[in-house]
Amino acid sequence: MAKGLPLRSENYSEWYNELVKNADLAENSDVRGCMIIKPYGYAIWEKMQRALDDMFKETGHSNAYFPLFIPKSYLSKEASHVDGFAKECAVITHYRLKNDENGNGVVVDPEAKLEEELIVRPTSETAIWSSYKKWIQSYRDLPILLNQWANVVRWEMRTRIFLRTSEFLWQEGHTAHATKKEAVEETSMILDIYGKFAEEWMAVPVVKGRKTANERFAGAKDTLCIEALMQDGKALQAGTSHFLGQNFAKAFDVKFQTKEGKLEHVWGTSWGVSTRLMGALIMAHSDDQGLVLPPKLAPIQVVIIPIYKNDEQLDQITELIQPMINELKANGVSVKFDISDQRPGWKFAEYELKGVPVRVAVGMRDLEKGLIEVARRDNLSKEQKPLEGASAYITVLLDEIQVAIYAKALNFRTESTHEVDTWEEFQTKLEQGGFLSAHWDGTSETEDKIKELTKATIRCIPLDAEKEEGKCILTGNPSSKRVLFAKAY
RNA sequence: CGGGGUGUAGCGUAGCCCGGUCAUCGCGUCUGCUUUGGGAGCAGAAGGUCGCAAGUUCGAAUCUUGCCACCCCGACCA
Repeated sequence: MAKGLPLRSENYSEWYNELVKNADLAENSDVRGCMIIKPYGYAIWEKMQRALDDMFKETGHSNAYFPLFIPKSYLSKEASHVDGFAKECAVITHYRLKNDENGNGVVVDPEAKLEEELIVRPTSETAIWSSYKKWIQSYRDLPILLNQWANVVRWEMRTRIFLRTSEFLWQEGHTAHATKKEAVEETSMILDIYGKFAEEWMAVPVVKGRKTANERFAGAKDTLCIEALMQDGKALQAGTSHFLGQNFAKAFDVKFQTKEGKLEHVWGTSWGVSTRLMGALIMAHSDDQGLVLPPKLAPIQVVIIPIYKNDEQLDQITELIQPMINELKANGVSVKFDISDQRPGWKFAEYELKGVPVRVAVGMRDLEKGLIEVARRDNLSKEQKPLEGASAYITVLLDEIQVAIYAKALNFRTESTHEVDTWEEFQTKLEQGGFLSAHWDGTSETEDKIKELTKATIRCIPLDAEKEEGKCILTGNPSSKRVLFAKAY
């Protein structure tokens, strides 16, 4: 039993917070709503970054970097964009401090007031489109396929580590195209990348869908998303890909000359995933013993714990086990041989808490018989295996675990997704958590009303939703396909 | 910004109503010995502006006032 970890079933929130802290992933900082990502947590994020970055590069994107500060005037150019973000922007008004004359430490120098305030970026559309205006004149300048790894600040009223913090890390892609078709295709290709990443790397099954007008990105014509289901039955938006139409091109006056010599506005997209994915990863798989990491994202994939009574025995064990370690490393597996001064039991619990997929325990008792103990984190099973050939066995086992974790999460989601056809059933099932697949009359009013009555929102209209005649769950008005409702983070 | 609550060692806490050997206990840390196949045992040690400031009092962690910070609920949240 993990020390100090509350039970997942009793208090999911508290379990999550304690898990994040005890597994050494991150902690709250002294600055309100901000988090400190600790080395172990950051190592996971780096693995995510690398995998995503590779996929972006493979599809022709390049990384670039734009300023943290955005002049206030930029933000006001796109009306709905301002509406969406104005309420949560950090604003810089001064550029200098001075010593207080009354000895009260350091104060803001009123002389150093900025002529135009700067906004700490909540997202970079405005900064990037003002550059696009300078960069784009001809169809030859298109497309521009950029991605930026950065931090952004959104001054949220209420924060939660990894899921909603005042400052967070993310990647934001911003592309510009000559045609609508190309931009639409980009939006959907990126969604596919996100879906693939979530499922193949994070082992988190996601529903690909389209946001309703209510939930659409401020300034977008269309917002596609991936939605994941957490173990407490709440949904989490894990990534979004926006088709911006010509909105930003018009707001920032970005035009190009076509082959035919005509002047047209550029078509745009933007897309992003953030450190919120860390929250999704944690909440999707972990259990009462701690974190469960899919092998592909685990900073340590295999931990080897020697059990010994004295230095002599440790030397003996090290010698016997070293070939296996070398072979694992040669197979590209990250291995930690933990000879730190702790008792074996302590180490077992510690690495379970940290979600290391495979643990190998090696002591003289087994080694004399040529055996080691191999334990898997995902189902907590353990078995004796011959040391001979162990590296090959473990390498394959890691792949099996990756698959098993995904299967488990998918199974949970399948069991937690219900088709409902009456308002009564909707309310009852909602209490149990999970996705509700139901008919909706397509109006914002109905969506608002349902949210007001139940706190459930339309997570998305699934891209693969089949045509089906039905009646809206609330109003009874006709509907042609089901949408996914859930309570969300 | 409304409603409620809390600030005591690195972390978690007792004490506060009823002012006076009350600064308590647990975890963690350090040292030593014994241990080491599921979060070790014993012995010892270090560690505190009791959120800040003013007031009442012979005397304040405790009472009063002001301030600050944080947490929860709501509002807010692409």
